[in-house]
Amino acid sequence: MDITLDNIDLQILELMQNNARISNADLARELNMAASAVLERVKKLEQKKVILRYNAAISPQAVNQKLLAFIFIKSQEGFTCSTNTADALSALPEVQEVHHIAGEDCFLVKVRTEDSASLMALMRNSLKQIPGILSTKTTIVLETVKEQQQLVILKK
Amino acid sequence: MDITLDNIDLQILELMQNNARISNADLARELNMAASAVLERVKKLEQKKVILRYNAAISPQAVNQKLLAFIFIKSQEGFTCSTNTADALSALPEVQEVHHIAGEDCFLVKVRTEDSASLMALMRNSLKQIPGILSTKTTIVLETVKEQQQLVILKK
DNA sequence: TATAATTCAGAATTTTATTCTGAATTATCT
DNA sequence: AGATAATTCAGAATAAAATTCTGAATTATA
Repeated sequence: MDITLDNIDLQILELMQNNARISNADLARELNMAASAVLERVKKLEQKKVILRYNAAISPQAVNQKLLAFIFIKSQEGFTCSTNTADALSALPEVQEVHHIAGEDCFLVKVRTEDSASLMALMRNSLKQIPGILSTKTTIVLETVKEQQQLVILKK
Repeated sequence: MDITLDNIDLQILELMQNNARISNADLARELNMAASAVLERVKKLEQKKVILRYNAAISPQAVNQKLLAFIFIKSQEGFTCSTNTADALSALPEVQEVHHIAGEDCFLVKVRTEDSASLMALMRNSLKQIPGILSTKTTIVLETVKEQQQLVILKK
Protein backbone atom coordinates (compact mmCIF):
# COMPACT_ATOMS: atom_id res chain seq x y z
CA MET A 1 0.00 0.00 0.00
CA ASP A 2 1.17 3.46 -0.89
CA ILE A 3 1.96 5.58 2.11
CA THR A 4 2.80 8.80 0.29
CA LEU A 5 1.31 11.78 2.06
CA ASP A 6 0.38 14.86 0.10
CA ASN A 7 -0.08 18.33 1.48
CA ILE A 8 -3.72 17.84 2.34
CA ASP A 9 -2.88 14.72 4.34
CA LEU A 10 -0.23 16.62 6.26
CA GLN A 11 -2.68 19.43 6.96
CA ILE A 12 -5.17 16.89 8.29
CA LEU A 13 -2.49 15.36 10.51
CA GLU A 14 -1.40 18.74 11.76
CA LEU A 15 -4.98 19.68 12.62
CA MET A 16 -5.71 16.37 14.32
CA GLN A 17 -2.51 15.73 16.25
CA ASN A 18 -3.56 18.06 19.06
CA ASN A 19 -7.26 18.24 18.39
CA ALA A 20 -8.25 14.69 17.65
CA ARG A 21 -11.93 15.26 18.33
CA ILE A 22 -12.32 17.94 15.68
CA SER A 23 -15.43 17.10 13.69
CA ASN A 24 -15.08 15.95 10.13
CA ALA A 25 -17.24 18.90 9.11
CA ASP A 26 -14.90 21.40 10.79
CA LEU A 27 -11.93 19.68 9.23
CA ALA A 28 -13.61 20.07 5.84
CA ARG A 29 -14.26 23.76 6.48
CA GLU A 30 -10.63 24.36 7.46
CA LEU A 31 -9.43 22.69 4.28
CA ASN A 32 -12.16 24.09 2.01
CA MET A 33 -13.12 20.63 0.94
CA ALA A 34 -16.24 18.49 0.92
CA ALA A 35 -16.83 16.52 4.11
CA SER A 36 -17.00 13.28 2.18
CA ALA A 37 -13.58 13.83 0.63
CA VAL A 38 -11.99 14.63 3.97
CA LEU A 39 -13.64 11.64 5.61
CA GLU A 40 -12.25 9.38 2.93
CA ARG A 41 -8.75 10.70 3.58
CA VAL A 42 -8.99 10.30 7.34
CA LYS A 43 -10.21 6.72 6.95
CA LYS A 44 -7.35 6.05 4.60
CA LEU A 45 -4.82 7.53 7.03
CA GLU A 46 -6.21 5.21 9.70
CA GLN A 47 -6.06 2.20 7.36
CA LYS A 48 -2.50 2.99 6.38
CA LYS A 49 -1.60 3.23 10.08
CA VAL A 50 -0.36 6.77 9.60
CA ILE A 51 -2.80 7.59 12.37
CA LEU A 52 -2.24 4.86 14.94
CA ARG A 53 -4.97 5.78 17.42
CA TYR A 54 -6.67 8.65 19.16
CA ASN A 55 -5.82 9.39 22.78
CA ALA A 56 -7.39 11.47 25.45
CA ALA A 57 -4.57 13.12 27.38
CA ILE A 58 -5.57 12.74 31.01
CA SER A 59 -4.09 14.80 33.80
CA PRO A 60 -1.93 12.41 35.83
CA GLN A 61 -2.60 14.44 38.97
CA ALA A 62 -6.34 14.14 38.50
CA VAL A 63 -6.11 10.36 38.60
CA ASN A 64 -3.60 10.29 41.40
CA GLN A 65 -0.52 9.46 39.37
CA LYS A 66 1.69 12.10 40.88
CA LEU A 67 5.09 10.52 40.36
CA LEU A 68 6.88 10.20 37.04
CA ALA A 69 10.17 8.39 36.74
CA PHE A 70 12.51 7.01 34.13
CA ILE A 71 14.24 3.74 34.88
CA PHE A 72 17.31 2.48 33.07
CA ILE A 73 17.27 -1.26 33.08
CA LYS A 74 20.36 -3.24 32.34
CA SER A 75 19.46 -6.67 31.08
CA GLN A 76 21.51 -9.80 31.43
CA GLU A 77 21.04 -11.62 28.16
CA GLY A 78 21.39 -10.97 24.47
CA PHE A 79 18.76 -9.25 22.33
CA THR A 80 16.44 -12.20 21.69
CA CYS A 81 16.04 -12.88 25.36
CA SER A 82 15.81 -9.17 26.16
CA THR A 83 12.69 -8.98 24.04
CA ASN A 84 11.00 -11.10 26.69
CA THR A 85 12.23 -8.68 29.30
CA ALA A 86 10.79 -5.81 27.29
CA ASP A 87 7.45 -7.55 26.93
CA ALA A 88 7.32 -8.28 30.65
CA LEU A 89 8.04 -4.62 31.34
CA SER A 90 5.41 -3.50 28.83
CA ALA A 91 2.78 -5.62 30.53
CA LEU A 92 3.02 -3.67 33.79
CA PRO A 93 0.26 -1.07 33.96
CA GLU A 94 2.55 1.50 35.59
CA VAL A 95 4.92 1.27 32.62
CA GLN A 96 3.99 3.82 29.97
CA GLU A 97 6.94 3.42 27.63
CA VAL A 98 9.65 0.85 26.99
CA HIS A 99 12.52 1.76 24.72
CA HIS A 100 15.40 -0.47 23.76
CA ILE A 101 18.44 1.79 23.74
CA ALA A 102 21.97 1.79 22.47
CA GLY A 103 24.94 1.67 24.84
CA GLU A 104 25.59 -0.29 27.98
CA ASP A 105 22.08 0.01 29.41
CA CYS A 106 19.44 -2.03 27.68
CA PHE A 107 16.04 -0.41 28.29
CA LEU A 108 14.72 2.97 29.19
CA VAL A 109 11.34 2.71 30.85
CA LYS A 110 8.90 5.49 31.65
CA VAL A 111 6.82 4.83 34.72
CA ARG A 112 3.97 6.57 36.52
CA THR A 113 2.91 5.75 40.05
CA GLU A 114 0.88 7.37 42.79
CA ASP A 115 3.94 8.33 44.84
CA SER A 116 7.48 7.29 45.65
CA ALA A 117 6.29 4.56 47.99
CA SER A 118 4.40 2.85 45.18
CA LEU A 119 7.40 3.30 42.89
CA MET A 120 9.53 1.50 45.44
CA ALA A 121 6.90 -1.20 45.76
CA LEU A 122 6.84 -1.59 41.99
CA MET A 123 10.59 -2.04 41.88
CA ARG A 124 10.69 -4.39 44.85
CA ASN A 125 7.77 -6.54 43.73
CA SER A 126 7.09 -6.37 40.00
CA LEU A 127 10.54 -5.69 38.56
CA LYS A 128 12.12 -8.32 40.75
CA GLN A 129 9.85 -10.97 39.20
CA ILE A 130 11.11 -10.30 35.69
CA PRO A 131 13.98 -12.60 34.77
CA GLY A 132 17.13 -11.26 33.21
CA ILE A 133 17.23 -7.86 34.86
CA LEU A 134 20.75 -7.14 36.06
CA SER A 135 20.39 -3.67 37.51
CA THR A 136 18.18 -0.61 37.54
CA LYS A 137 18.87 3.09 37.84
CA THR A 138 15.93 5.34 38.58
CA THR A 139 15.61 9.01 37.70
CA ILE A 140 12.74 10.84 39.32
CA VAL A 141 11.08 13.71 37.49
CA LEU A 142 10.57 16.82 39.60
CA GLU A 143 8.61 18.80 37.04
CA THR A 144 7.49 18.27 33.48
CA VAL A 145 7.82 21.38 31.36
CA LYS A 146 6.59 19.94 28.07
CA GLU A 147 4.92 16.67 27.24
CA GLN A 148 3.21 16.76 23.91
CA GLN A 149 4.04 14.93 20.74
CA GLN A 150 4.04 17.19 17.75
CA LEU A 151 5.24 15.26 14.76
CA VAL A 152 3.75 17.31 11.97
CA ILE A 153 4.70 20.95 11.77
CA LEU A 154 4.04 22.57 8.43
CA LYS A 155 6.26 25.40 7.35
CA LYS A 156 4.46 28.22 5.58
CA MET B 1 -13.88 23.52 41.65
CA ASP B 2 -14.37 19.98 42.81
CA ILE B 3 -12.24 17.47 40.96
CA THR B 4 -13.60 14.33 42.59
CA LEU B 5 -14.09 11.59 40.03
CA ASP B 6 -16.73 8.94 40.55
CA ASN B 7 -16.85 5.55 38.93
CA ILE B 8 -18.69 6.74 35.86
CA ASP B 9 -16.06 9.43 35.26
CA LEU B 10 -13.31 6.83 35.52
CA GLN B 11 -15.13 4.58 33.09
CA ILE B 12 -15.41 7.46 30.64
CA LEU B 13 -11.69 8.19 31.01
CA GLU B 14 -10.80 4.55 30.55
CA LEU B 15 -12.88 4.35 27.39
CA MET B 16 -11.52 7.57 25.95
CA GLN B 17 -7.83 7.31 26.81
CA ASN B 18 -7.22 4.97 23.88
CA ASN B 19 -10.26 5.74 21.79
CA ALA B 20 -10.67 9.48 21.96
CA ARG B 21 -12.90 9.67 18.90
CA ILE B 22 -15.55 7.36 20.31
CA SER B 23 -18.91 8.98 19.67
CA ASN B 24 -20.87 10.31 22.59
CA ALA B 25 -23.69 7.99 21.59
CA ASP B 26 -21.42 4.94 21.75
CA LEU B 27 -20.06 6.10 25.07
CA ALA B 28 -23.63 6.37 26.34
CA ARG B 29 -24.42 2.89 25.09
CA GLU B 30 -21.34 1.43 26.82
CA LEU B 31 -22.34 3.06 30.09
CA ASN B 32 -26.08 2.45 29.76
CA MET B 33 -26.77 6.12 30.19
CA ALA B 34 -28.52 8.87 28.28
CA ALA B 35 -26.31 10.63 25.74
CA SER B 36 -27.10 13.98 27.30
CA ALA B 37 -25.87 12.86 30.70
CA VAL B 38 -22.65 11.48 29.30
CA LEU B 39 -22.04 14.59 27.25
CA GLU B 40 -22.42 16.73 30.33
CA ARG B 41 -19.83 14.66 32.14
CA VAL B 42 -17.32 14.77 29.29
CA LYS B 43 -17.67 18.56 29.05
CA LYS B 44 -17.13 18.79 32.78
CA LEU B 45 -14.03 16.62 32.62
CA GLU B 46 -12.68 18.94 29.93
CA GLN B 47 -13.53 22.05 31.98
CA LYS B 48 -11.89 20.60 35.07
CA LYS B 49 -8.79 19.83 32.99
CA VAL B 50 -9.00 16.18 33.87
CA ILE B 51 -8.98 15.66 30.14
CA LEU B 52 -6.24 17.96 28.90
CA ARG B 53 -6.62 17.46 25.15
CA TYR B 54 -7.24 14.85 22.48
CA ASN B 55 -4.30 13.63 20.41
CA ALA B 56 -4.01 11.72 17.21
CA ALA B 57 -1.07 9.36 17.60
CA ILE B 58 0.80 9.63 14.32
CA SER B 59 3.30 7.05 13.14
CA PRO B 60 6.70 8.74 13.35
CA GLN B 61 7.96 6.62 10.44
CA ALA B 62 5.10 7.77 8.24
CA VAL B 63 6.14 11.38 8.65
CA ASN B 64 9.81 10.65 8.35
CA GLN B 65 10.75 10.98 12.00
CA LYS B 66 12.74 7.81 12.20
CA LEU B 67 15.08 8.67 15.06
CA LEU B 68 14.13 8.88 18.70
CA ALA B 69 16.62 9.95 21.35
CA PHE B 70 16.74 11.00 24.96
CA ILE B 71 19.16 13.73 25.89
CA PHE B 72 20.32 14.45 29.42
CA ILE B 73 21.12 18.12 29.69
CA LYS B 74 23.19 19.44 32.54
CA SER B 75 22.43 23.07 33.13
CA GLN B 76 24.78 25.64 34.57
CA GLU B 77 22.60 27.78 36.78
CA GLY B 78 20.16 27.36 39.65
CA PHE B 79 16.52 26.49 39.27
CA THR B 80 15.09 29.92 38.38
CA CYS B 81 17.48 30.37 35.52
CA SER B 82 17.08 26.76 34.44
CA THR B 83 13.43 27.41 33.79
CA ASN B 84 14.50 29.61 30.90
CA THR B 85 16.64 26.76 29.63
CA ALA B 86 13.64 24.45 29.86
CA ASP B 87 11.44 26.91 27.97
CA ALA B 88 14.04 27.31 25.25
CA LEU B 89 14.24 23.54 24.92
CA SER B 90 10.45 23.24 24.83
CA ALA B 91 10.24 25.72 21.99
CA LEU B 92 12.21 23.48 19.63
CA PRO B 93 9.86 21.53 17.36
CA GLU B 94 12.01 18.40 17.54
CA VAL B 95 11.67 18.35 21.32
CA GLN B 96 8.65 16.32 22.40
CA GLU B 97 9.18 16.28 26.14
CA VAL B 98 11.18 18.24 28.68
CA HIS B 99 11.43 16.93 32.21
CA HIS B 100 13.26 18.57 35.08
CA ILE B 101 14.86 15.72 36.97
CA ALA B 102 16.45 15.08 40.33
CA GLY B 103 20.13 14.32 40.68
CA GLU B 104 23.17 15.79 39.01
CA ASP B 105 21.65 16.12 35.55
CA CYS B 106 19.08 18.83 35.16
CA PHE B 107 16.79 17.97 32.25
CA LEU B 108 15.76 14.89 30.39
CA VAL B 109 14.61 15.73 26.91
CA LYS B 110 12.87 13.47 24.40
CA VAL B 111 13.66 14.31 20.81
CA ARG B 112 12.53 13.09 17.41
CA THR B 113 14.39 13.79 14.19
CA GLU B 114 14.51 12.41 10.68
CA ASP B 115 17.82 10.64 11.21
CA SER B 116 21.07 10.81 13.13
CA ALA B 117 22.45 13.52 10.88
CA SER B 118 19.58 15.84 11.78
CA LEU B 119 20.00 14.95 15.44
CA MET B 120 23.63 16.01 15.21
CA ALA B 121 22.60 19.18 13.42
CA LEU B 122 20.04 19.91 16.12
CA MET B 123 22.68 19.53 18.82
CA ARG B 124 25.29 21.55 16.97
CA ASN B 125 22.97 24.37 15.94
CA SER B 126 19.90 24.69 18.16
CA LEU B 127 21.14 23.38 21.49
CA LYS B 128 24.33 25.40 21.25
CA GLN B 129 22.26 28.61 21.04
CA ILE B 130 20.57 28.01 24.38
CA PRO B 131 22.45 29.72 27.21
CA GLY B 132 23.27 27.85 30.39
CA ILE B 133 23.74 24.39 28.96
CA LEU B 134 26.84 22.82 30.44
CA SER B 135 26.84 19.40 28.85
CA THR B 136 24.66 16.90 27.05
CA LYS B 137 24.55 13.14 26.98
CA THR B 138 22.54 11.49 24.24
CA THR B 139 20.92 8.08 24.32
CA ILE B 140 19.62 6.78 21.02
CA VAL B 141 16.59 4.51 20.96
CA LEU B 142 17.01 1.41 18.81
CA GLU B 143 13.47 0.13 19.14
CA THR B 144 10.37 1.19 21.00
CA VAL B 145 8.46 -1.72 22.47
CA LYS B 146 5.66 0.25 24.13
CA GLU B 147 4.64 3.85 23.88
CA GLN B 148 1.14 4.43 25.11
CA GLN B 149 -0.03 6.31 28.15
CA GLN B 150 -2.60 4.37 30.08
CA LEU B 151 -3.39 6.25 33.24
CA VAL B 152 -6.79 4.82 34.03
CA ILE B 153 -7.07 1.10 34.51
CA LEU B 154 -10.16 -0.03 36.33
CA LYS B 155 -9.99 -3.17 38.38
CA LYS B 156 -13.03 -5.36 38.15
C1' DT C 1 -2.60 7.99 -25.87
C1' DA C 2 -5.84 4.80 -24.02
C1' DT C 3 -7.15 2.60 -19.81
C1' DA C 4 -7.48 2.02 -15.10
C1' DA C 5 -7.40 3.82 -10.62
C1' DT C 6 -7.96 7.42 -7.55
C1' DT C 7 -9.98 11.55 -5.78
C1' DC C 8 -13.55 14.39 -4.83
C1' DA C 9 -18.00 17.31 -4.78
C1' DG C 10 -22.85 17.27 -4.04
C1' DA C 11 -27.17 15.11 -2.75
C1' DA C 12 -29.67 11.88 0.20
C1' DT C 13 -29.99 9.34 4.35
C1' DT C 14 -28.75 7.79 8.79
C1' DT C 15 -26.75 8.85 12.97
C1' DT C 16 -25.10 11.98 16.41
C1' DA C 17 -24.62 16.20 19.12
C1' DT C 18 -26.82 19.59 21.58
C1' DT C 19 -30.38 21.99 24.08
C1' DC C 20 -34.13 22.05 27.10
C1' DT C 21 -37.22 20.55 30.75
C1' DG C 22 -38.61 18.45 34.78
C1' DA C 23 -37.87 14.72 38.01
C1' DA C 24 -34.74 12.44 41.08
C1' DT C 25 -30.83 12.31 43.68
C1' DT C 26 -27.30 14.28 46.49
C1' DA C 27 -25.17 17.83 49.31
C1' DT C 28 -25.46 21.71 52.64
C1' DC C 29 -26.96 24.27 56.38
C1' DT C 30 -29.42 25.07 60.49
C1' DA D 1 -33.44 15.38 61.29
C1' DG D 2 -35.53 18.38 57.89
C1' DA D 3 -35.63 22.10 54.67
C1' DT D 4 -33.32 24.17 50.92
C1' DA D 5 -30.17 24.42 47.30
C1' DA D 6 -27.37 22.30 43.96
C1' DT D 7 -26.33 18.67 41.02
C1' DT D 8 -27.32 14.89 38.00
C1' DC D 9 -29.74 12.69 34.68
C1' DA D 10 -33.38 10.77 31.32
C1' DG D 11 -36.24 11.72 27.49
C1' DA D 12 -37.93 14.59 23.80
C1' DA D 13 -37.03 17.95 20.19
C1' DT D 14 -34.01 20.10 17.05
C1' DA D 15 -29.70 21.23 14.86
C1' DA D 16 -25.61 19.39 13.16
C1' DA D 17 -22.67 15.82 11.63
C1' DA D 18 -21.36 11.35 9.69
C1' DT D 19 -21.88 8.24 6.13
C1' DT D 20 -23.13 6.36 1.66
C1' DC D 21 -23.69 6.78 -3.09
C1' DT D 22 -23.06 8.54 -7.71
C1' DG D 23 -20.82 10.44 -11.43
C1' DA D 24 -17.39 13.68 -13.01
C1' DA D 25 -12.64 15.10 -12.91
C1' DT D 26 -8.08 14.25 -12.14
C1' DT D 27 -4.05 11.46 -11.87
C1' DA D 28 -1.29 7.37 -12.63
C1' DT D 29 -0.01 3.42 -15.60
C1' DA D 30 0.75 0.73 -19.42
